[in-house]
This record gives sequence, structure tokens and C-alpha cells, in this order.
Amino acid sequence: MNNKKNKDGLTEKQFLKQYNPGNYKRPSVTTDILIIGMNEDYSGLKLLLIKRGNHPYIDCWALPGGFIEENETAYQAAARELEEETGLTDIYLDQIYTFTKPGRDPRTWVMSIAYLSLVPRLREVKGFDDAEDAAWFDLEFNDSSIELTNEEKGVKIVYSLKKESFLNGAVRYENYIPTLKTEEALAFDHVEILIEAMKKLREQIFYSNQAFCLVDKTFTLPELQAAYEAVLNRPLYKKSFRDMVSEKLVETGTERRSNIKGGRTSKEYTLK
Amino acid sequence: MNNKKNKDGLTEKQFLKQYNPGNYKRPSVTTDILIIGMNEDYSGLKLLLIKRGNHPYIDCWALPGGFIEENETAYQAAARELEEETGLTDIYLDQIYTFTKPGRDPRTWVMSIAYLSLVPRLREVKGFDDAEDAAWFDLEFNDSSIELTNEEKGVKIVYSLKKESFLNGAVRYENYIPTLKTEEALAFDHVEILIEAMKKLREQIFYSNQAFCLVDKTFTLPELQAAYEAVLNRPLYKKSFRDMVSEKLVETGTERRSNIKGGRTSKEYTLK
DNA sequence: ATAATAGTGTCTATCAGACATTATCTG
DNA sequence: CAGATAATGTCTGATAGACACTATTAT
Repeated sequence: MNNKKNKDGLTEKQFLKQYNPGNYKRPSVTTDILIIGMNEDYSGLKLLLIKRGNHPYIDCWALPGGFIEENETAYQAAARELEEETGLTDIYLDQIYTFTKPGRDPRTWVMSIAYLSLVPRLREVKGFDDAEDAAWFDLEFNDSSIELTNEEKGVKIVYSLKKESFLNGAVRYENYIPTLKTEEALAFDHVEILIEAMKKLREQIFYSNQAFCLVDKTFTLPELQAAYEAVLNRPLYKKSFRDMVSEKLVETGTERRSNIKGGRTSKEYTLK
Repeated sequence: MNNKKNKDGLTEKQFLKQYNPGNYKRPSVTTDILIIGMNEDYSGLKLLLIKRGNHPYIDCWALPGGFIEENETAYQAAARELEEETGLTDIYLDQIYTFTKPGRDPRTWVMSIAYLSLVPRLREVKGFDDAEDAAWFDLEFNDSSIELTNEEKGVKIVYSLKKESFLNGAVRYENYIPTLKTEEALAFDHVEILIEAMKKLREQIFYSNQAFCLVDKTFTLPELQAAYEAVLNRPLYKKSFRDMVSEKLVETGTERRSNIKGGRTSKEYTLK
């Protein structure tokens, strides 16, 4: 606190007392959270979606999320949401991007701060207040399409993608433009959030330890490699991969199977 | 639009008509923008700051910024701000991070979406509504301190930095904790925004063309290398640097001096 | 034994780091 | 010419890509 006076002759204390915050129109701000994990046999990624129980986008599948409260950070709101959905705490959770396009929510002016969470293994999803349902969807993301599938519920959501590049100053961006191909769709602009998160994840995976968040605390190298490959959606050479991660690993001493079928057992590791 | 009815028997149209958005408390949302450019002799970076003319943080230097309006995106708000300050349009402008800590603004609940802009060369800064003053500051950012200096105005703002690492799931982050060392300080949490932006810029500079935003449309290789070195705050080997950028360049055919002092003239290039 | 998977060896091309040398300009 | 800067040459060590080979397990 200082005692300088402003043009109206008010100190900071006086100014704050008379300050009227009600002059500007304010947006609602929510967090939307992408909860991503490996599927049962480590052959691909899964995304947690909830089914909306009310307008707008009633009966559509959507990213879990909720309003940020006045006494919490966006991170805390996202962590709360994550725990409500999965029961998990102490999990990788990172801010991706903030979406602000006017009209993205037909109800009112709503901005959304998107978070990405990478969870180790699948868990049962809990019930949820506003949601009719919650379920893991198989996530296939490649250069030409996004496919979200839940066979149990008979739901398939497909967007075709078109790459488009545009300039930001001297920097050229590659962007994916989605076009809906199925009856079912994701609510709001949640496809765009998904695209942005997957782009960022792919850029960072080699320079971070994000892939380690997708496997258990102790893991085998075939499992870890599967996590990298699922994120990148392309195969990696075994030897190069192992050379790359080798200095991040510590052997646990035990061995176990990575695979249900035949073959040798794998050494177990933990992250150094 | 679909005609499904919700639990209360309302269609989407009816629901939206009766929807009352006023139940939640809403934050104000602003954009704060880091405008960064090279200094006169390409020996370092400069940051554009404005001097606050009112409480809170009266007479403190701060990042330019302003409230987002209902009919615009955060990007548009930042671009508007950038043009008001510098007169520049069609400039590199990218969302960095959204700051939401409760209490970061003593007036009321305010979130800030931070943007980074990289501008080619220094320009005169224009006047500004709420600001008493606006000026370019020399920016020195290294592992142990941040220094912002404007010799003309006799202003020096210094923070010492302490590296701290913390875990986010399996991912370890390196964070800088700032401690103020001078009378003068940056307003609000603007040091933290600056730190976040510089961290991101340094991570991305090698995998993007951001450095090209800091030089003119036609540039020499000594100038471009100086831009990389100013961002990274360390020297690069000339040959390796030139090999790295060579495939991004086109010669213009002309030559000119890069330096005020003696020495050979440099070839001019543009970005491919 | 055979199929399947885990793990290692080795060659190559690329590239950043490091340093040396040549080229061109000013005074 | 000397001093300064621009541009290029070359060696080295690290590493990703590519492929081949050995090791271990289930049936």
C-alpha cells in the first residue's frame, strides 16, 4: 500500500473503498478439461466425455467442466472437476488455451479455459451432477479425421479434418478445420479444444515427460513406447526410442508381462 | 437447433428464452500484452511498458492491456491494444497463458489472458488513455534476475530469480520465483506474466519462426542471429546457426551493413 | 519347434558445438 | 596496411532412423 493520491485526490485505500466494479459487462468463465488415458491393451488413447442432460446441446457428448468460483484459481477448478469425474488427485493437469469466441455458448457470454489431464490407466468414471452419463471414448486423431467411439453405447462421432495454414506475423501455423460427418457431435466448440490440446501434446511429448503420465508408476518399455506411439499416432523404432528414454529410467528389478499373448517378459522401470 | 425437450419440458428455443445468466458471480477479463522488440543496435530486447495513472499501483509501470468486450475475441482485444500502443497491425501475436489467481487485482475479481507480441524494430510509442506515460525498457532476463531499465527516465526495476522445480504428475517444471530488489516494481502480477512469456518464447524459438518477427522483412544474418541470441541470452556459433536457418532463407540480391563500425557488408535475406 | 514378443548391436545421415580460415570492408 | 566484421570449411560427438540379430516365453 502506498499513500500517493490520484487525480481525484484519493489514496489507494480510499480509491478501493469507492471503486465500483459494476460498470463493465462481464463474461462467465468455465474450465473444460480433456481427460486422456490409454485404452485397455495400450493400443490407443481414450477420452472421457459426459453426456449433457440439458440445453443447449442436450444429449450431446461434451468435455467435463464447470464454472470457476471467485475464491479459486482456474487450475483448482479443473482439479476439482477432475476429481469429481475420476476420483484422481495429484495428476498431470496443464492449461492449454483459453477460448473466447463470442457466441461459442448460445446461453450467454462464456469463456473457457481448457485444461489437459493425462491419467495413468482407465478407471471407472463416477456419476456427475448435470450429466446424464459419462464414458470413455476411443480417440483416433490423424491428419484427416478425428473419431470418437464408444461401442458399448453405440456412439460414434466423426469429424473430417482439413489442414490449413495461416500467417501470424512471420510465423506460419498449421491448423485443422473440422467438418462433422456423423449424426452425433461434440457440444459447443469442444472439437476445437480437442484439436488444440492434441496439437500441443504432440509438440511437447518429446521435450517433456508427459508420456510417463499415461502409464502406471512402474511400467515396462513396451508400455511406455505404446504411450508415445498413441499420442503421436505413428510407430517409433524400438532401439532409438529406448536410447532416447534410457537416461530417464530406473529399473525396479522385477519383470512382468507387457502383453496378454505369448512372448518374453519385460523389465519394469520407474521414472528417475 | 433441435426440438428435444429437457426435464422441464422445454425445447432449446424455449430454454434459451427463459435462461437467466445472472446466478453466478462473474469475473472481469482483461488482456495484458507483452510487446517485445530488439533494441537500436541489436544487442538486446526491449519491452513496452505504460505508467499507471490511477490506483491500484499508481505510478507503477505495467503491461498495456484492457478489458475484453462482449462482441470480440481476446485476440481482437489484444490486437486493438497493440495497435493503440504502437500503430502496428498484422504483427505476431500469440496467447501465452491465462492468469486467474484470486486477489491478483485488489479492485475486484479479474482474470487476465496474456498475449505475446514480437515487433520488428522500435517505433515511437503513442500516448494512451489511462496511462500517464509509455516507454520502451531494456529487458535483461537471465537465470538469476530480471532487469528492466529506462535510462532516459531514470527507472530501473530489478527482480532476483530463484529457480524452483515442482512436479505436475510425472512432469517436472522449472519455475522462477521473483523477489523485488528495487524501489520501483511492476504492477499486479506482471512479473509472473513476463517470466511465463519469456520461458515459452525460449522453448519455442528453435521450433518456430518467432525470431523472424523481431527483424525487418529484409534482414542480414548477423541481425537474425542477434535476435536469436537476445531471446536466448547466450551466444550461438555462427556456422551452426547459419546451417540451421539456411533452408528458411531467400537472398534478396542486395547487400548492406549490419554494423555501424567497420567490417564487411552483409547479404540481405527474406523469410522463404 | 514355432510364433510372438523383449531386448541389443551396428551402420548411416544429420546436425549442433567448436574452432580455424578466408573474404571484404573502413580508415 | 591493420582492425573489424562477414562468410565458409572442417572436425567431432551425439543422436534419430533403419535394419538385423539374439533372448525369452507360451503353446
